[in-house]
Amino acid sequence: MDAVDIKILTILQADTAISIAELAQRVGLSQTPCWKRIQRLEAQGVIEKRVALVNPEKIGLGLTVFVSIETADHSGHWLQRFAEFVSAMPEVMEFYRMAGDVDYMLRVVVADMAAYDLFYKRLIETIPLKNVTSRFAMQRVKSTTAYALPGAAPALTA
Amino acid sequence: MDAVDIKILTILQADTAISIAELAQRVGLSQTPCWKRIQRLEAQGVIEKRVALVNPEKIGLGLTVFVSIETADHSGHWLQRFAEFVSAMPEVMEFYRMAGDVDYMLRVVVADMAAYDLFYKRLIETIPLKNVTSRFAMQRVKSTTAYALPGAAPALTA
DNA sequence: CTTGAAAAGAGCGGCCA
DNA sequence: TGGCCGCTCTTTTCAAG
Repeated sequence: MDAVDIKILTILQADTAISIAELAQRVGLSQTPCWKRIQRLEAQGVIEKRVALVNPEKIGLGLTVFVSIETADHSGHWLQRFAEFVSAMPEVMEFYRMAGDVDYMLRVVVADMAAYDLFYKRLIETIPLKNVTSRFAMQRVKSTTAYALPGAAPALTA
Repeated sequence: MDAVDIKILTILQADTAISIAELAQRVGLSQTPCWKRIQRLEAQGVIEKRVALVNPEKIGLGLTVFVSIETADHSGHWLQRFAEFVSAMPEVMEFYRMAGDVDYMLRVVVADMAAYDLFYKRLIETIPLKNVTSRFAMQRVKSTTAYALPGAAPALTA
């Protein structure tokens, strides 16, 4: 992972529709070595996959909710089942086990309040939880999948 | 946006490395109309872009933090500047203006505690804030960019 | 929408420095 | 390693049913 790899990742995190020819030119390499680097980054698992990013509003998903969960005391086995159940819910975009007062944090995306109410009921009915706090987003100011790469000028999109 | 478009989006949200030929076959269409639908979805902005998803651990980013911010009372102009400043920080993956007790929520990804400390100092030194709460993730259980599409069987990846 | 086909371009691999 | 030059396969566009 040298500086060239970081350049490649920076560009590919912003756009994969670009051709290898143009990518190679931008990082100052010819096509073949550039292509080989991409293959290597994929083989190493640095690049996990290539996906299309969909605009949630355009498909009717207008409500983002951050959910903090405190679990009641339970066995490791029980928590395992909880993790599987929550992971399987398609409204759950992100799901983290936390340190501190909150045990789990979710980011949930649904159509509207009514849809969130249904989600919430499914969540609490299936599993007994000590405390669930829902915080509702009014406005998405920033949302990115591109990580901050060391020493990379942020967002050389143009 | 009919059922076929939803199928296309479901597949493309999971993987864009697939060829049009295979995609067309999977949705039960021939190449030409399938390709036209994709073009239309991109023109409409339903598909925003195609990107590479990078594994954060593989590039040394091991710490995810959820940050809740309460701002002191300030003018709209001041909040505008705040939003721009925070959006420009590359460690900030997501940034929402919230309803209720918390004014803003961030999801921040950094290398480690030391890096978060630096981020935190930059955040609070530049702008006076009433309250900032950091919650640290121990484990990423689920993380996806694929939204729940209406009536789509979740994750027909295979 | 389908099939079929053709031109343009990209991915991919060998071989040499 | 990187660079050049092919071969092959897609993507993309066009007709006509």
